[in-house]
Amino acid sequence: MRVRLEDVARAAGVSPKTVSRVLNDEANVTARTREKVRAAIEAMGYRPHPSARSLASNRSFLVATLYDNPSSNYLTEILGGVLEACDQHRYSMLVRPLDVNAADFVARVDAFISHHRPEGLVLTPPITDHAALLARLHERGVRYASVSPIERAGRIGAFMDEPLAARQMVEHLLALGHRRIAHVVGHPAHGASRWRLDGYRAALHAAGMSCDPALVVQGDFSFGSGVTAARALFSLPRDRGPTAVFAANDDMAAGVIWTAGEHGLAVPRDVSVCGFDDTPIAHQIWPALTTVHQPSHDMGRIAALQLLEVLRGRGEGAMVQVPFALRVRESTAPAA
Amino acid sequence: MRVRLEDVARAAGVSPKTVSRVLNDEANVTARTREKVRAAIEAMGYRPHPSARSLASNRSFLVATLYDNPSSNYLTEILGGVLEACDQHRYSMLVRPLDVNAADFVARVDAFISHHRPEGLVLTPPITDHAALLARLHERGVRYASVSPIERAGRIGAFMDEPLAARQMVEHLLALGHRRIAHVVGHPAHGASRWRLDGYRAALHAAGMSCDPALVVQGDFSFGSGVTAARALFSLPRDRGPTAVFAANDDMAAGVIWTAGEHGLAVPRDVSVCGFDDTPIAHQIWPALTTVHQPSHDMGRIAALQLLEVLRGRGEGAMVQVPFALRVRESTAPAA
DNA sequence: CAGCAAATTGACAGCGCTGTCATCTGGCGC
DNA sequence: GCGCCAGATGACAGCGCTGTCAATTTGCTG
Repeated sequence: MRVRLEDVARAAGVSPKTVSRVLNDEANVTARTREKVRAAIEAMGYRPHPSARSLASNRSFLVATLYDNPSSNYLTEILGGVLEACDQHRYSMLVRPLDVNAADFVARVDAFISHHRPEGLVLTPPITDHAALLARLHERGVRYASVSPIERAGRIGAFMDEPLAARQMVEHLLALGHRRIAHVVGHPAHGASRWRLDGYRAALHAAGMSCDPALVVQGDFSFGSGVTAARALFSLPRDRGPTAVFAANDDMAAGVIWTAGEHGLAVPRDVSVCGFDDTPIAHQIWPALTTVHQPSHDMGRIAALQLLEVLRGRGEGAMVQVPFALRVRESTAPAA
Repeated sequence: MRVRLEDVARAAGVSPKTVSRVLNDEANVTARTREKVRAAIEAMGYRPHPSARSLASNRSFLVATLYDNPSSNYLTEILGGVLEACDQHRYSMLVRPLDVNAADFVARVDAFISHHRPEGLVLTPPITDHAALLARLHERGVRYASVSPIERAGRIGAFMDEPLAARQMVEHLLALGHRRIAHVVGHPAHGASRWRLDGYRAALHAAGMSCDPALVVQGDFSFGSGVTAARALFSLPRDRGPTAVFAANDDMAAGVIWTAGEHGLAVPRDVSVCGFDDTPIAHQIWPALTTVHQPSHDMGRIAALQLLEVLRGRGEGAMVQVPFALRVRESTAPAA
């Protein structure tokens, strides 16, 4: 049988409850006692039993990350960040893929929570803005943090100034002399789509330019939608078509580059293309993609830390802004 | 307070222990009693408390998936499969990213196990073949299943006939009339690298051809290593260089295609390129990549099911072979 | 140095379930 | 019709920890 808290207590010459206090960083333990207990724990290689802790304290020490996101790179980054935060506070992390469009979406999350009883959730787009789910979570009193939610008021988590990033991306194209700049919009359900479109418009507007509706094409963040959008753009009459395309994410940008080849256009000589997110595909295509680097790992980590702050009763949590960075690579060049 | 087992027992007019038996599918309960209890559970929406179960039965109902794999697509697929299997048997899944090259690799896994106490592990390449870790797991009596391990003897999990898949891929190139076929080898630590090289050699050998050492270049599964390898290949004298390149995975194949552009070679007109794995990048590049589809989700699921069979005392588990499929797309064409 | 409040420590019960073992029940042979 | 056995059910303790509250010690103040 492995070493229990009681064994440590005996070895340290204190009561089990005192060992428990040391373990949980509770107040009202003298430094001397604390040290004595720490030494005993160390010497005996003691590890608290998570289930016993959980049962006695009525806490699960579990955080669950909910997602319905086709981008596994983004996801892996976020999960890694959340995991890092959980490890730091000795919480475990559960993951839960979901179909946000399923009729029983809320019921499924409900069942998941009832079964696993996580203390809190980390929500990722587009789950961050599912009104019915949020209502249900409030109803059940389940705490959560959000990564890049559309509505930030009264929420905790992490976000980036996406409109500004998109605007700077477009300003980069403007500085290269491009005047007919197209935008491939992302999936309507994601707040990011709106922000990036707003940033695109803001940049054009600030440059005193109007926004040609023919150059704004709807996509859905997938490679295929980038292809479809680009086919429409590259079929425009030469003098009305784009000299640069700003796609709302890297996958669509890759689709645009793919389609440029299909239409005999060289990137960046004939057309500049840029994306958003800096996923691995950005430097796995040719030419390497100019894009916006989004610190996904950090966003996951920071969102989880806000949640943990609340769960551990250490504070209120906050909606933390994280910095972005433009990554200028080979897919953008001066306008011909 | 939520409904407990005791409440269900009272409602069903049986003892708590009997409800427990029904819950755990134990023998020696009459069909009538079982039904009565099931009805009560259903009516009251009862959910067993995982921690209490775990504490009393000295089982954690936890499976952990260990990985150190740069490919997030592969990983996401595997994790999804393992999760599906765990859900099916009401187990929870933990994930653990690791650095297999870290000096304290085994110690870290050790600590992880001590802390979380999973009942079993699902190992993914290259962790599947870390001798020191496997030794430690046997020593501690920790059960595990493996996805695509190098050494299959006495192991449980899932695998694919990789040499055969690689061979068929090369036979596809031979059928297109290619004679100077290069191979970019994968990371030396992964068994897949060896199998794919073996399949490559077997195909050439079966066609009565010798294997030109200058056409076999070492890579490490990364996009960049594909670029480096391709630069070496495309710098060979025209009559000794390859007309087709078989890269051991899709990322390297993408790197090869990237480099072809750099060298003014059109794919597939001047050179055919194919990969392995059928990751999303395969149809996110231009031209779309001919590759081998690997059912990663199923492999994760099946490996986990073998493990669960053992953990639940329902059997011995097995090393299950899963089928592959050639996906012929646009990156391969008849030799000029 | 007595007297008191605050800080520290400990005793004890119980979290919700399952393992063990005792008890009960029904069906069968003679 | 009785005894017996296997199968079905239940009583009870306890898994390893923490919450509550009581007991004890410490540190001050006048």
